[in-house]
Amino acid sequence: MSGLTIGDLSTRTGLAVSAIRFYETHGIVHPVRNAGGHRRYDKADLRRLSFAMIAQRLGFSLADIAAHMAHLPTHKAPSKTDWSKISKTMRIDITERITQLEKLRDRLDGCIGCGCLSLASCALYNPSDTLGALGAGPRTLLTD
Amino acid sequence: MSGLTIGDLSTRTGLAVSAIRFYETHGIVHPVRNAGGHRRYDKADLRRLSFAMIAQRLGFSLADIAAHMAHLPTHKAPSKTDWSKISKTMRIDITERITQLEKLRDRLDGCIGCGCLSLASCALYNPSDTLGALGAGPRTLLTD
DNA sequence: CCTTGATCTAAAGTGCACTTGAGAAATTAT
DNA sequence: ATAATTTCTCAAGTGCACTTTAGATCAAGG
Repeated sequence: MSGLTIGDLSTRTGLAVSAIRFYETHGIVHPVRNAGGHRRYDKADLRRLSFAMIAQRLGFSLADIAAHMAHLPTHKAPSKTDWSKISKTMRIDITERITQLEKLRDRLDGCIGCGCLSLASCALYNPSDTLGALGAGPRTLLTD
Repeated sequence: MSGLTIGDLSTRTGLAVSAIRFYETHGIVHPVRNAGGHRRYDKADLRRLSFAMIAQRLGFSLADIAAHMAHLPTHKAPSKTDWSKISKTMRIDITERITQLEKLRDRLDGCIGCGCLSLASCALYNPSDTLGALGAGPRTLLTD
């Protein structure tokens, strides 16, 4: 009657019980304890976990997600406004990721596809535009 | 005179020496040994490593990459045709990834953005279209 | 020739995101 | 009341992609 069990969350989110406990250590959920020391969750925690799962699929690390969710109230249900604030800031990151992926794909077509991969003039090695968000990448590749 | 050293590859690709050795254990490069037991690389290995780095940025695991590169000749420089065959098959995967990301982003807008995140009717929990490629995801999220 | 720097191997360590295992206590079902 | 199930904690293990460490050997410049 007073809150959901970790098993309830598990069946309703599809997450393993161990994963939910793990997420707690990262500040994604903040259950309270009942008399026997068992975790009791709020319905809002279903949203928190679902949001975390989706954000992970979008390529965010748990640390990223926890940082974003730190802006939500800890022990009361976040409002629609709370959620939409977060999703708006994340949307920017997502769009950036998509853009980078598209750029890399197009370059793969034009550059690897044609076999020029190692030429200094190759767009893939042009250091002028930062691909830093997706990794370090080749810095200098002299003539082959 | 007979081939590039691992240090040469490191400075020209930006990869750590240890990473290049690690990639060798995964079949990305196949250096030969000189009289003293040191690795000697071919120019074509620059392309192999560069390709691997780019593919990683595109979200491929080393195992994926090694599998794709298994179709290249091991001890002679791959032809343009060899490379373009690989990039064509990878392009399909990349486009799929981008499509999934876009779908998720759009749903984030329409679904998390509006706060409905936990409704059974939410498009994010619609199991009809497989998001399996990007992870397991929530299976059932009953009414909240 | 000799020193300095690069490379060698093998094993252990790192960070992320979890899972597994063990033994005990709480909860639920019969 | 008893059995079955769930949950608890804490430590250790897993897989990926590497890095670090240690001690030894190789190669190159003065």
